[in-house]
Amino acid sequence: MALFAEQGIKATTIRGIAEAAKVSPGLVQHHFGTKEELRQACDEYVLSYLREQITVGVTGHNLDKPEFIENVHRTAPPLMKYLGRALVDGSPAAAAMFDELVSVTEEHLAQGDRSEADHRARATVLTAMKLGITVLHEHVSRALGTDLYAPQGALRAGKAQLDLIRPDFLGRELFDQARTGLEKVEGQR
Amino acid sequence: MALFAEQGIKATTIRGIAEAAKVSPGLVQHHFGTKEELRQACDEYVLSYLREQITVGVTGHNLDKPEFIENVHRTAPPLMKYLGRALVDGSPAAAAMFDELVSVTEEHLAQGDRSEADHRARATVLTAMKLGITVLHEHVSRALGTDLYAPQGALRAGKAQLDLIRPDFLGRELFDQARTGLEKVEGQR
DNA sequence: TTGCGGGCAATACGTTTGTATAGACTCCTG
DNA sequence: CAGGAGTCTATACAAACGTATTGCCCGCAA
Repeated sequence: MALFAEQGIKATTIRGIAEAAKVSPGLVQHHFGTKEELRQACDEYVLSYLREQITVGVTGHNLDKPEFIENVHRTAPPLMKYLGRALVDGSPAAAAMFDELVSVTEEHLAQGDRSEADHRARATVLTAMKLGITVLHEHVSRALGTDLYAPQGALRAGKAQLDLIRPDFLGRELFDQARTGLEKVEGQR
Repeated sequence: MALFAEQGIKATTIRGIAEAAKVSPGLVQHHFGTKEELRQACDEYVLSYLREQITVGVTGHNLDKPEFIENVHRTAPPLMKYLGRALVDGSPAAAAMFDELVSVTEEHLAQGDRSEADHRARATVLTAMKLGITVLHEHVSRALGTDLYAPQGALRAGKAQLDLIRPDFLGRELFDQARTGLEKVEGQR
């Protein structure tokens, strides 16, 4: 997953994966069959995990719980990097996840604003912007001077996002929840 | 450029480029030397062009001129797609352009808001969000149901961005300029 | 003890890749 | 008209790649 995320799928070799895992190239093949099947296995693992975290966080109203945030910050980064690469490298599974996120966001927007605004476009752009930060995490980290996925970097980037985006579109509750969650994390340091 | 943008650098072959250009692989090598030098040539071409357009558009206050917008919409898309890929594929030149955009944005933000807000983080996130839409243009187009770089798609995405981002951060003048520019284009159809 | 299935490595094979080399053709110049 | 520089193709080659094949080793059930 790490190699796929950092180098892209085409640039990552079975031999490189085997070396990183300290096994023989044959073993990788023995367990996953082909390179394509290995990629699908990674897709499935990453996307099912992220789906679960999203469900727990958003649907379960845990966005302001420090232990949830801590847990996410510890486990999600490699998976987010993988998702970012998968979106650019043309993974069908990642594309499906993008579409899901857009749909969820669209419903959320339509719920909070019953006007005839272009909720589809807003949801799409909002999703792309949010994921764009993930896809460009390397550049964001460099410009920030801190790893985006280190506590400091995530905090600064998170607050900046809340500053930049009109609160209405996150929904007041979600917005306040995210804000107080960030502040709690900040208070711990 | 198109092949690099669509497939990434590693997945694009000299032979594929030659075929698309209807020449022999040897000729590509004759003109550009190695694949790496060809990539650098693409980088240089794309970035110098985009730099020029940014200068003309922002510094020259042409953002609301329909002929400027039309011209950009006709020429920029392939270059934007290339830039998006280059950012993900680790091009040093693209990384430098990202940093420039962050710096320009940061100065812009600091000029309009003299408080002690984290302008660096805001500029970084704003830049990443804007470029993120470019990087994820394929998914944005699919979710929109229209090519992001077709007139309709660009219009919807542009308006959605203006809706989503707090106007203060674009600067009132820039914001109004962009909005009236979009409306003029809309009125033409 | 025997047999056997799964985890694992070593080797081999055909393909693709970047690149080097050599030659053909065109066009301009002296 | 001779010739040389530049454009372009064809061929060749070594390296890297994905993958197939083979066999070793260990644990476990009969």
